[in-house]
Amino acid sequence: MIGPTSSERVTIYDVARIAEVSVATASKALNGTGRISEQTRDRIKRVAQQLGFRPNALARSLTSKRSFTVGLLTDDTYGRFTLPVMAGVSEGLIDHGVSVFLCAVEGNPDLTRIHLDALLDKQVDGIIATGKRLDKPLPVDLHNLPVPVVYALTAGPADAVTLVPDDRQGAIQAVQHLIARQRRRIVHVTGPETFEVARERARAYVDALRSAEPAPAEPCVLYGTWSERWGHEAVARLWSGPDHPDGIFCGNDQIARGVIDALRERGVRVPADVSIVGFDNWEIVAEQTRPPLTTIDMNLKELGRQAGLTLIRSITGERAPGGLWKLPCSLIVRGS
Amino acid sequence: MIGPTSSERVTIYDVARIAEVSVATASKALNGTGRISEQTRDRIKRVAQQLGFRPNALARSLTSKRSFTVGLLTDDTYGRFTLPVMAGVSEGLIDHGVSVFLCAVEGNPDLTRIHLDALLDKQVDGIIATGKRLDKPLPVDLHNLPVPVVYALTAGPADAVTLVPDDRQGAIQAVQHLIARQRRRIVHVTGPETFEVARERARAYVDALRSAEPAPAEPCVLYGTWSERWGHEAVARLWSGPDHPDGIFCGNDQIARGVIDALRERGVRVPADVSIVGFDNWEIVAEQTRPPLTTIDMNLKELGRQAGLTLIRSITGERAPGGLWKLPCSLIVRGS
DNA sequence: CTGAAAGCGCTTACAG
DNA sequence: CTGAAAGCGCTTACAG
Repeated sequence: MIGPTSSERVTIYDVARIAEVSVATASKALNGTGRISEQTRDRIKRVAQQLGFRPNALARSLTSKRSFTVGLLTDDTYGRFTLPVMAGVSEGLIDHGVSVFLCAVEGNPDLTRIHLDALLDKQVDGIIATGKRLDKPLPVDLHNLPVPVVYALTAGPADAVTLVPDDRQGAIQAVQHLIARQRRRIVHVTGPETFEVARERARAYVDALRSAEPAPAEPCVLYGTWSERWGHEAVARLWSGPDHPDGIFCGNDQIARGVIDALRERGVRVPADVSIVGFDNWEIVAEQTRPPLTTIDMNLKELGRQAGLTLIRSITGERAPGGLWKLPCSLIVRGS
Repeated sequence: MIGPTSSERVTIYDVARIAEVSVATASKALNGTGRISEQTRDRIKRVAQQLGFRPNALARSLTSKRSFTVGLLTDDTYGRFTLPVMAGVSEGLIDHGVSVFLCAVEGNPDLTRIHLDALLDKQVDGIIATGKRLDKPLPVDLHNLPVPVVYALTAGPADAVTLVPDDRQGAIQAVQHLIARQRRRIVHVTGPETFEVARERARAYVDALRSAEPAPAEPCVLYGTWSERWGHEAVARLWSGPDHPDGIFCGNDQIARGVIDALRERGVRVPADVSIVGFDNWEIVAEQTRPPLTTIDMNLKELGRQAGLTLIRSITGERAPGGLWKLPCSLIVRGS
């Protein structure tokens, strides 16, 4: 048996020649299309196998009009939220043979434009736009692109699919957990009121308290920053008066971390005197607090996977309904 | 003036037809190759511009044998180290028109194989392998690939280029900073001895102390885990005896965080009584300690950028010397 | 300076 | 069941 003509990559011509068929037949056999006798099909497959033939995806894309690549545009250079999303996207897509181009655009419009053009030139089948804030869109217009776009954790137009964690459901779970632990004076310490997620979680917190029985103490929301420092400060403020809370729902894990540390410094016991629930399940923080932090997980990896699969569906022509899809959060019970 | 034939993407045929030249001429004009009269060149460019012509990168790649894509294989699913590297790679490469495929392989050999095959099928021009540990290679053999490979933060073969932070230089800088602050009893609290970086930084610490004048107290290295908890524990151990250190160089920022917290709980003042230097400049940790942490930055983004540029050079045929390239770390002085 | 033709590696009607 | 031919969108010798 003779080998391929050159020492270069083996092409379908090599396979066809050695299997003594035409390239058309080889192509069909390898792709399982057309009617081919089982015998020739097997022979062709065997030859391909032996030669280590791997089809050139570029050539294939040129005719098939599908590149099996998608672009992932992200805002979040720090990556705390984006990375799990990316991992999920990649994981969900690789099974379908699609690879993802990563574009970190850092909120720079020119850079975003450059990346977007590069993606389009490379004929991506679709684009996933993701960011760290739902209320801040990416600095580029993704409307009227020749390919479908799915949004995750960032603002998209009304007619597109936008995947976000269900902040409301997550917050309600957190509050209900505190109530189930017999907490009656539950306050909410969170980030800046300018963040839509902060307001959304706060609203859910208020509603959850209002609908609880027997009625707990009046809701109390403290807006601040997403930092440990603010957690400390909030505790100082809350403990300056006579009435202390017995449950604190924090807007993120860093705030919760600050709250827990400040409480310990005051000799307040967690969870004996005060129960704490965070938000994010950022393991590096949540597992290191003393006690470890009970918190809400946004299931971002799953969100990424769903974003990928949704995009695939759009690409293959299924018209998705569009709109905001809220994916459930989970309560992770630890020691606080 | 007539528009393109169909409503589909405009091709070079549309440009040629409307500019009334052949596609060969159009191609040359647009790419600045061959001899073309300035006049026709301008006309062609104008037409291309007007039609919004963007060359199909796939078709171009098919002839040019360069896809202007590279693959980034990473081990580090958590992304604390990988993300800055990725951002750097992407940033350094987009200027050269190359896009990067992200493959999160999570130490799974089968998954890695699948990703690698997908990359090769898509004709990537090169591959960057990156991970979280220099002493743990990726679970796949990247030898004898048809494309060049550059390693960053992960173990590569001797003849390949491997980019790593200069741990030794970073550690020495940390120790010298403590010495310059008049610290004489400097200990090193770090991660597991099984980590090569832990041993490397420890060796550098010892050497830096030994070569200092006047001679400081004997070196003392405490191996443990990369956690806050261990920082606490180490302080408990160090303060159980009579002789307390006045400087602590920590193997990472989390340990430093634990050390600082434990010190505060004991009423030991930082930096008045003890100076602390961390390692990583993980801002989310380093900026939240009280006082903010002085630490070593590994310049991972720059490392990523260099990895990208090095790969480009290999792709374009420059034979790089190969071996371990150590990129300098920087001391970030904050309040500790 | 410009263009006709072949080719990159594959797929897909269309014949036979 | 199998193959010759055209085509995907571009580039590149080679003629003229």
